[in-house]
Amino acid sequence: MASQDSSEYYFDDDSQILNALEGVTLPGDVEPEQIEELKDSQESEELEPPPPAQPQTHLKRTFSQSQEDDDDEGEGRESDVQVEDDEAVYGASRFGDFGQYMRRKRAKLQIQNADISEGSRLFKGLAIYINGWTQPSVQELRQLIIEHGGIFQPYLDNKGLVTHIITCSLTPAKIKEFKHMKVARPEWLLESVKAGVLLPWREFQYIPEERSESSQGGKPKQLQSSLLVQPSLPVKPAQDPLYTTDIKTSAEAAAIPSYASDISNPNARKAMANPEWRKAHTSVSADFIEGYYKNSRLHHLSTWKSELKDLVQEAQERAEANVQSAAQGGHIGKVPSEGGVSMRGAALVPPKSPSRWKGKGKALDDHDRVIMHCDFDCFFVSAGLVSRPELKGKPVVVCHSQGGTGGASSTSEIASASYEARSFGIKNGMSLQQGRALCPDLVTIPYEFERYKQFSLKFYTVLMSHADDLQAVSVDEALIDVTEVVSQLRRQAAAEGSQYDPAKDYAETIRAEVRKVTGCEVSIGIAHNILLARLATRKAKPGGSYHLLPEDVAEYLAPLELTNLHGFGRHTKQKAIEKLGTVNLGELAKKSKSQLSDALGKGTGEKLYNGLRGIDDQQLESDKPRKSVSCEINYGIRFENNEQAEQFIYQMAAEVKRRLDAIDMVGRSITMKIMKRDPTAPLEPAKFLGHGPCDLFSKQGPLIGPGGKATSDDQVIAEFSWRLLKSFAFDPKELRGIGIQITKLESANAAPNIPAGQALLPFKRLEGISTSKVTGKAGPSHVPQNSAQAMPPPPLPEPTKQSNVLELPSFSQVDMSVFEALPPSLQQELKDEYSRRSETPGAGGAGPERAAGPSGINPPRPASPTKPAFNRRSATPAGLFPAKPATKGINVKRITHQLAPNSNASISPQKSALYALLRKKPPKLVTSRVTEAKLRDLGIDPEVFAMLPKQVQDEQLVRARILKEKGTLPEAPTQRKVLKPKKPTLPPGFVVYRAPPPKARYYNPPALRRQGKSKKEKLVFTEADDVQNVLEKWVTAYKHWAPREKDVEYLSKFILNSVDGAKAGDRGVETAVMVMKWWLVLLRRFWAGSEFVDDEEDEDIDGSQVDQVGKAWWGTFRGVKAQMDVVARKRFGGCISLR
DNA sequence: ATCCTCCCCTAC
DNA sequence: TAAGGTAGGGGAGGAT
Ligand SMILES: Nc1ccn([C@H]2C[C@H](O)[C@@H](COP(=O)(O)OP(=O)(O)OP(=O)(O)O)O2)c(=O)n1
Ligand SMILES: [Mg+2]
Repeated sequence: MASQDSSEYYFDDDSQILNALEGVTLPGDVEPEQIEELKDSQESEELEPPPPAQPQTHLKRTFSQSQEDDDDEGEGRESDVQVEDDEAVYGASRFGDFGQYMRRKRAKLQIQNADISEGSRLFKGLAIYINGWTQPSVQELRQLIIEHGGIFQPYLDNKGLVTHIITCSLTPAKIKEFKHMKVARPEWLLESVKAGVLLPWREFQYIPEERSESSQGGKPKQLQSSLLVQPSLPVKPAQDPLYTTDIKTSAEAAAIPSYASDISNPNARKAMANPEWRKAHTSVSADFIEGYYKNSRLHHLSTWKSELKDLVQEAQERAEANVQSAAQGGHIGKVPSEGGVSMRGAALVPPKSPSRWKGKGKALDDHDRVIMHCDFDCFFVSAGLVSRPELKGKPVVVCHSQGGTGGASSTSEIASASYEARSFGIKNGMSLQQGRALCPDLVTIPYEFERYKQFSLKFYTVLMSHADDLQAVSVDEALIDVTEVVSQLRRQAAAEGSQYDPAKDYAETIRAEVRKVTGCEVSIGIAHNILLARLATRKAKPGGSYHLLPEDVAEYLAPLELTNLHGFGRHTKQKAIEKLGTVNLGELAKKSKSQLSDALGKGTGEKLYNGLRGIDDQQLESDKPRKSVSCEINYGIRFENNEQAEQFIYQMAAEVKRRLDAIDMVGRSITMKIMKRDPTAPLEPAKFLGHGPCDLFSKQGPLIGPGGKATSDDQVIAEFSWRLLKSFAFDPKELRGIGIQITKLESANAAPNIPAGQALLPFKRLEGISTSKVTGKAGPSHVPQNSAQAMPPPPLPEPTKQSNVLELPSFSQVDMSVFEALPPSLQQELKDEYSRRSETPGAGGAGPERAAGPSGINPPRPASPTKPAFNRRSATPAGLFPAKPATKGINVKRITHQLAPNSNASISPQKSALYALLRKKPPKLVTSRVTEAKLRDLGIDPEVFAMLPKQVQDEQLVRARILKEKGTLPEAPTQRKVLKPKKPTLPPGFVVYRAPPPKARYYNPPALRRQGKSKKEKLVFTEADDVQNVLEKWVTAYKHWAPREKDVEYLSKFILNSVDGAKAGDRGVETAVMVMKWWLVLLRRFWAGSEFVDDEEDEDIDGSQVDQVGKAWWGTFRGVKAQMDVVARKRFGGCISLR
């Protein structure tokens, strides 16, 4: 877990690393020997309170603390807490005597803090970050700042929150990084205090002596505009926190002498000076993207996560479908034959019972849940050391730069650092040069992506064999629900009088298994909810397991800080410091829920409020539908002309297409993200071929494929992308990063589903779209029409009008900016269409400023804060083509997802694609392009199939295909019963798994009707009615099978959201009750006999399949009801009766 | 009062 | 040489 994001891109290590560096440098040399095993120290230390003096001699402690406290430390200013944190931080990087030094300092500070209380307001409004070693120490300066009403910023994570930086020296990288910030010497503060007034900081401005290199920081400001918006404005650097401390604009930054330019990387400059080199190593290279992605660790991490989620989902679906493909316990059914880093081709075989509740249905924050957070210790390093045992015990890091002791000035990033390396203060994400500075003897080993993939699959396979449910977190991390197994073990342990913790034993069993198959250590945190399990892992690492019990939560959490909670990073921490005065969890726990909400937002505030109390209702997720697909490269982007940029865009578009096709999706919205070099930044930033400080722009527009449909066509994507990029009119030489994101995704198969009533634009033909493109795919050799480098669009339509049959908006309502963003082919189609209808548009009318803008003349800034003239909405596809086929996102998979949007029960019109289908009794298009013949071939009755909800149809197809494919089609699908895993596949010595024991059975027998409130709004009722419709189809469709867990999960969420007062009103409750009643009725209709059957005793053999299925359904029902009651109890104080 | 869009933020 | 990718949660504020 660890991993903090190091800062946004190269800022993170700041305080920590710099401090560590300072410490090393000043105090003396590092003493590697002192690194011990860090393990033991962990437990007790973390919890140690603030008491000042703790001997910090042991590196271990240092280590663990550093790990935990990590970058943040000096949080709030609570004297005690703060001091302690600082110490911890410093101690982290410490070596020998330095620790002593810090210890003393800490004691001293504590005393000082004690009498600080309220000081002057001299520094009020200032948020100061102290960089590196300073003459008055950091602690002393911090003290001074706080005493005088200023805010001490321990980290530079959120530069937007820092007004000034104080330093005595800066590395080249820092100089560059801070170039836009106000950097002053400590004297500024000291003198101001002396003077009793805040003196002008510029008089104490820090002037760098020299420079060298190192990482840089840069980050862009986000400037964004939607297509609709007029581009005329300059980009105002919105607030890009990171880069500009308090400087909001480049201009402002430029005003500062020393910031006028950033630090540059001489090596990069030299390389870039060579045309041949450029051609071969930057974005202009034909195979740049391929080579880049092949070596990008972050790309691999993202890709693997996505693939793992798919594998897990697939495996679970298979389990649910009862198709136990020759699987014995969980294992990788297939491993990609050819090596490769992709997980594709592999398959995880779930061992558990298909009917398993997977724990998902457990009551919220139910203390009965047993969640384990499993995470490899320094994964990349551990994997690499398996074949390099001689390096174990040494400070090792994984990074691209491999030259023995070289890399003194390497900007290569350290992906993972061994625990020995961490004891030197080295962290994941740090540059090798920084690491080398901290530890000259650092050993570097190369990436071995394929090995990581293999280990990960083995790891997941082991987990799958033990988990009731599993959520893939990353290549080396996963969350598993082992509630059922552990419950069994507990019963067994209780019977045997064992005093061991079954959960921990089980975790150790899992650890041993992973160790056996990978040779690597996995640490496991155990708790009754996800939040706590993650926290427990901190203490479990390295190489251990830890069960955080409910009774120990308060004590465990109190000494930790905000960023230790998953989901709360540096920016949130900064807000906490400013608005709450502390980031210490113990202190934050004293704040009211409203205080937290006011400071961090309602949702975040409540999440924190509960989290501070160890409460977390988050359920494991393993089947969420994808919402976006993107491709972005912000490294090595160096163009010389528009042709190269366009060529690149086309290659990226092809990549996007591959990704969309891989998941069989198409989209109807596209967003371009552009990073443009900050005018004041050097051409070549500190980081080799990095993007350096940039201004960030984004522009979104509709993605319209042939026929006006959603698409994945690379030509179309490229055309829209290029158009979008051109609209910015940026000098191609200034581009440093490009991203293409596709949203409003739909299943490619479902695409054809066009609600009957909806009319499509009578585009003449689709191919028109790609027409302009000359080249096939790789490169657009040509620009469509206006190839003018600069920018924009071309023609304005001038139609004529006419009545329209379709739902085309009157031309005058067409947003010209949108129009211009369309590919020429589409523009023509539209024009023709309007022309056909002879509607005369209000010409320029609609777009006030629009008309002029286009010529692309003005390069400066197109994107800027929007323009009033056009509202974004109009820009959207909907605005332009209101009648667009409402192919709503029918993400085929989840029923409930559709039903349970964010908020309440009501379904918004836009999300009602599913409704549209359902309402129209007979769904127009039977599913995706599945022909009737195909259906029959799969043993499905087309007629019946057509009546099913889309999701159900898909499910049926999946099952049918699997059955057919596996041949395991014992009997007709209808005969499948809920299978139990062969026998429980528990580890030896463990008890077999049984069907999920029914939770309490609160409800009474039948008798529908009656309940709290009565429906109030007809509308709501109607909606609920639709939900009921779906429900009936669902139950009916699965009457021979146990319900799919995913569906259950969605339904469950729908119900819970409806009941949750925060999200839904009373009508939500009403809806929930109605749906549950209906479900009850349906279950009784099919399985009245098994409603009260107790599932306690295991039945290895399915006595009667029907019974098994019925039991599964009833168990599911009870599970959802239980969850519903938990929420209801919280909100109303009691359960909800369905009678 | 919602919903929806456009971001920021976080994580690995 | 180095390979700073990506997806989803949630908040602010406008549209409905
Ligand atoms: N900034 C980062 C963070 C992580 N990773 C990669 C390398 C890590 O090995 C892997 C897993 O990340 P973790 O956060 O789990 O870190 P480790 O596994 O290295 O260490 P640990 O989990 O023991 O803290 O992801 C990376 O490339 N860059
Ligand atoms: Mg790890």
